[in-house]
Amino acid sequence: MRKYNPKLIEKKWQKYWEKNKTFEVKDDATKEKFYSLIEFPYPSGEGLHVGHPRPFTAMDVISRKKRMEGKNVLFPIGFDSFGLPTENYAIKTGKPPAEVTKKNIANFTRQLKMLGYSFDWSRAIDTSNPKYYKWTQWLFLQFFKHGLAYKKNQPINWCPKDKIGLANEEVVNGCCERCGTPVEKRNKEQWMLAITKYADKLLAGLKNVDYIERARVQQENWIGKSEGAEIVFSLRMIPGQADDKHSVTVFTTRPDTIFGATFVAVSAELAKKWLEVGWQASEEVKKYIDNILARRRASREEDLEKTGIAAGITAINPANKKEIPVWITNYVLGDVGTGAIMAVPADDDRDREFAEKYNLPIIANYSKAGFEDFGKKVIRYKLRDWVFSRQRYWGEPIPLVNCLHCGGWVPLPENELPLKLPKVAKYQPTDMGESPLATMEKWVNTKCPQCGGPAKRETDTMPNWAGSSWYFLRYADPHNDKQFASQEKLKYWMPVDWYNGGMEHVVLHLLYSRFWNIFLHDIGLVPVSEPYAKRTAHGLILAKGGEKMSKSKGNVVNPDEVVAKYGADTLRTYIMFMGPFDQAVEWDENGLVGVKRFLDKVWNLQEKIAPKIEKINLKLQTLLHQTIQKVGEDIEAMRFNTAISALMVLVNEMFKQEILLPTHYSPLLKLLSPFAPHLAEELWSVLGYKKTLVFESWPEYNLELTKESMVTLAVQINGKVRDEIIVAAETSEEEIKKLALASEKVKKWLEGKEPKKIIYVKGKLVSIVV
RNA sequence: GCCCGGGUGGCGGAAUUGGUAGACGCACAGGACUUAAAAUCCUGCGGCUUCGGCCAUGCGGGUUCGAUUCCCGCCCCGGGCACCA
Repeated sequence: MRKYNPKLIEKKWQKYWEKNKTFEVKDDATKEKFYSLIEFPYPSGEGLHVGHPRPFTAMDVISRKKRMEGKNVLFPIGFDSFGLPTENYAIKTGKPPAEVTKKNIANFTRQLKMLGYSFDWSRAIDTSNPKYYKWTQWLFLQFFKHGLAYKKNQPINWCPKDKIGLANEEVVNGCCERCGTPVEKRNKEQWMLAITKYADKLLAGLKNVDYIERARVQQENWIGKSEGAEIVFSLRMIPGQADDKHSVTVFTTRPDTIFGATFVAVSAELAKKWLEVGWQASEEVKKYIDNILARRRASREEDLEKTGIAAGITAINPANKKEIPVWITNYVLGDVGTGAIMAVPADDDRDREFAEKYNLPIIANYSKAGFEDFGKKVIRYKLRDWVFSRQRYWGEPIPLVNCLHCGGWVPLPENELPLKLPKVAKYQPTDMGESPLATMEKWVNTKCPQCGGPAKRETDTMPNWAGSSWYFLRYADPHNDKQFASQEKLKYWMPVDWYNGGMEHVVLHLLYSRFWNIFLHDIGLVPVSEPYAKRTAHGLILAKGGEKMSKSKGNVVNPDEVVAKYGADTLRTYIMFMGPFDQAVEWDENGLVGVKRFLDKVWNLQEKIAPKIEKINLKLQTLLHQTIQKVGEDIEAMRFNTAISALMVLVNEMFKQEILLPTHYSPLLKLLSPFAPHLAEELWSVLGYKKTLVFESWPEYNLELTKESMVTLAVQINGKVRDEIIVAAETSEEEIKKLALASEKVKKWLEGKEPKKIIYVKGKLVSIVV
């Protein structure tokens, strides 16, 4: 027997799979499909680190099991290759992003193949490839044609370091999510996608899918639906004098507190609008308003100290007709609700804090008022429309031209797609904050596809979210150059049956891609409304010490080194064994040793195989059936760590045997194959099989055979374990109670006292109460 | 502040319709094999103990024959949201 040599056998089986196209999947309508999906990686220059294989291996394990269960499994891979790091690298070095990306993808591909994943490489996609982004552009035009893409001049978050407009989602605590620089506000014409029109569908759709609880809750919070009433308060510009001309609308979720409203609080933004339409406020008030607005423009971090100023006007509470003051405050925000509230200090902590500071009355007075009694019922969402343009080079060009003659934006016809990214000399955005495309006059100045007259191209590009918003559709039909994907193929493959990814993507990527899919479903281009039937999420792999792995901290572990030292199967199995899949774990190289020893044992077991044996080992048979049951159930529940520990228990038991039946060894290899596929294939061939193990049937267990013939029962007295008895499984309750009472230890503890009660829990214990 | 997770040996972690706490693995200790070492194999491994037991799953109570598990009140760690009216 040779020694277990991962280097040799892993290369061998990877070649075999590639040559035999083992994992290339056909659209076979006679077979039940299973679509398992990972979040496709961004091909960074650093290559894979050991965090990547966690979700990949998990879904590979599931995909391999499904194949053995006879499913037609689509397990695709691709690269989300538009993105800032490559562009920043281009700015620094002048190297074209397309070239750098090509190199990085080659490196990622090598590493992923080295790990033995059962991806269908024939379907690999790359979002920055014009053949792919042709359809990203085409899909964007569908939004445009349906009025869901529009341009809007609005203050945007601006990162002065990256020189890029950021979506609200990319701003963390007032700073750029990528580089940490404090974000400024700037006015820019931006392409927007009207995701708010889909707020209700995005919310309702969550009821029909099986998402990990945390993901569902985070999506719901982000959409942020709240039911409330809009109530009109008429204003008196001169207190005490009714004029019936002016009013303010407030939003409240608690109209029943209206009798306790003692002032109206207005945001600086709304007050500014009043000034613009002729409100004559005092200089002091104007100064206050400008001051608040300036602070908000500078930073998203708001003052936590509440301030305000009496506006010098009053409002009439429609419930009790009382005249109450209007205050302009910093704690009411212009972009929330109507930008004005009725303040009820008796009920609301913030209103109370403000009222106490400025000595405003606090009145507790609740009514049975409903939403419609003093106003009209409205439903509000926190969700905002999606800023869909970036003033950058490395993204999909937006396929629109501006034509004065035609009166605005004209989409490119399909035969002019893809609109390719032109080569530019410099990748740096202009000082005006425009994409470098804006400097390409020849490219910018074009003909209007509608009227043939002179027109200018849009120079913004799409955000990095664009390509990943529909990639799961492309996998169904990746080489189609007539459509983004054919209806027939989408019908067969969609929805994704199981999508696993990081918690960091459960809000934005998931929401955006669901939005695209629901929209495409609405216009008849996609057969299902919800793209993902099931969504799970993995925990991060942290560096030793609990920190995130990052290049700057120099604590990144490269899988190349681990594979060179231990082999891919050990790395895969160890990553699955480390800890609970949905929790963060620290990388610890020591743990690899134990898994390598385990795989060595499996390898060495082949020495014990004896085809002819007289007596069946019943104990081992029972353990085998228990293991088959546990491993199967654990994989389905992503409890990979306990699945592997069950396999270790089985292998340890087999190791104690003098001889081993092939009928026991081969199911072990099948159970192990999703985790350590190369080793399993090799040993499978040692057993004399000529074909791959990949499509062999997943072992089944017999429930009767999982039951042990003898069981050990604990005997408790007043809840404390005092003895154990071993009985045949079929022993009657009465007999067991007798046996328990007959125990010497029990007699000693009873000291002659009569038991009050005897509780028997089948297969577990006997509890005697005295 | 609100919403999710989580807290168990030296370490990673098992155990859930309440039923023998510490599976499996690492590290460590002793032994076998070896001239020796590595590798491998065997044994031990929560703490205390007068060797009868006692104490232990973040802390304090409660329910129960029995609580890591359920209830009440707290503390700490991780993540998300946040003057959202």
